[in-house]
Amino acid sequence: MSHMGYRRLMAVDRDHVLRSAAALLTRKSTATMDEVAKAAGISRATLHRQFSGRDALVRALESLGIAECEAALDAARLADGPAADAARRLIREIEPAAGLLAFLYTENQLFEGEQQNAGWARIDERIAELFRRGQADGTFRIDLSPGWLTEALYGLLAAASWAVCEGRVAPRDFTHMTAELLLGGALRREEP
Amino acid sequence: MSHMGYRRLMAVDRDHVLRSAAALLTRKSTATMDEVAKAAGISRATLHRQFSGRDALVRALESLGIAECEAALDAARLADGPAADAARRLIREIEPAAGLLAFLYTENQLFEGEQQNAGWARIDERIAELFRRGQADGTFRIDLSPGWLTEALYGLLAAASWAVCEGRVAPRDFTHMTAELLLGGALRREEP
DNA sequence: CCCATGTGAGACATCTTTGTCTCATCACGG
DNA sequence: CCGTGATGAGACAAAGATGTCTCACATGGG
Repeated sequence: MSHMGYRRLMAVDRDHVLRSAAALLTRKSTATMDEVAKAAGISRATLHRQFSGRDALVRALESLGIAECEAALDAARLADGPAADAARRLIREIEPAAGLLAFLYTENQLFEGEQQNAGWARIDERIAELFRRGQADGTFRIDLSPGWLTEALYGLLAAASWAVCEGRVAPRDFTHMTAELLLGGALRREEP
Repeated sequence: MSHMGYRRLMAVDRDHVLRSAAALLTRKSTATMDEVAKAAGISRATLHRQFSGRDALVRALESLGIAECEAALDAARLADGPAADAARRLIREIEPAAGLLAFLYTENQLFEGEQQNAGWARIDERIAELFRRGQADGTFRIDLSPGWLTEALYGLLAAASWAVCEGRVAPRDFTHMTAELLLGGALRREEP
C-alpha cells in the first residue's frame, strides 16, 4: 500500500505547511516564501513542489479559511435556539481560525479581481441570516444592519486575534471579550 | 518673501501627496511607489525628492495618522461630560482619519521593530483612560478591560472604513454604526 | 531677457523575491 | 542490497521594485 502511504504523507505535510504559513503570515503578512518554508520546517524547493507559487499558497490558505469558517458555521448550528447563544457558539467555534481569518481579511488582493471566491459570499450570507433571525424575533436591535453586524464580527475577530498575538489580551479571554462586545457592547446593562 | 512662498508650496504639496498616498494605500497596501506618485499626480522622481523612500513615506503617514488621532482626541474632549457621549464624539472626530488608521493598523512592520513610535502608546493610553473613567462611574461594564475596548475600537473603525470603502455600508452611517455597536452591542435593550 | 529652481521623463544599476533547475542524500520497500 | 522517490541545499536567471542619476522643459523672479 505504498500508494496510500504516499497520499497520506502528502496530506499531512500539506496541512502542516498550510497551518505554519497561516501562523506566520498572520504575524507578518509580507513574509518571504523562504521564511514560510523555514517556518514549516521544510525547504523552499519542497514548498514550491506543493504550492506552485505564492499566489497558489494564498489561494490554498483562502480555501482553508473558507472551509474552517463553514465548519464553524455548521458546528455552531446557527438556526438552533436563541440567536444570541448561536452567535456565542459561532465565535467559540471560529476562534481557532481567527488568526487565519485576520490574515485573509487584510489580503485585499483576494477581493480586487473580478473572480473572487464565492465561498465568502456564502459565509457572509449565513452570518447575516443569523442576525436577521435575531432581529426578527426581537433579540437584536434593528438599527444596525445585518451586513454591518457581519463586518463588525470580522473586525472584532481580527482585532481580538491581533490583541492576543501581541499579548494585550489573554488567549482564554478571546471568546468572552469578542462575544460580549459584539452582543452587549461597552455600556453596562441595567440589572433587571 | 520667496522663501515663505517656497515653504508654503512645499507644505501644500507634501500634504496633498500624503493624503493621496493614504487614500491609495488604504485600498491597496502593496501599491508601488510609482502608483503612489501617479495617484498624487506627480512623478516618481518628485515623490522621491519629498520622501527619500518607501519607508520614509510610511513613517510620514504614521506621523500624520498620530497627529490626526491626537487632534481628534483633543476635539472630542474625552474628560468632559458622560463617558458614552465622549466616546461618540471621539468616533465622530476620528472618522475622517479612519481609512488612514486602518492602513496603519495593518502595517505591522511599524510595530515589530524595537523602535516604535511612542505616539501610539500615548493615544492608547488616552482612549483607555476614557474607558476606565466610564467603568469607574458605572457607565461601562467592568468585565471588558480598557485595553480590549481600545483594541475593539480600532478594529471596528477599520471594519467600518473597509465596509464603507467597498460600498457595503453607507458613508453617512459610519459614525452611528461604529458608535452604537461599540457602546450598545447587537442585543436589543429593554425599554426602561 | 536670463537664470534659477522645481518638475517630468527616462535610463541605469542594485536589491529582493521568485521560479526553475540540478545534484547529492536519505528513507523505505522489494 | 538495490532502486525508487521525496527532500534539502544551492546555483541560476527572470521579474519587479527601488534608489540614483541625467537631461530637457517650464515657470517665475530679478
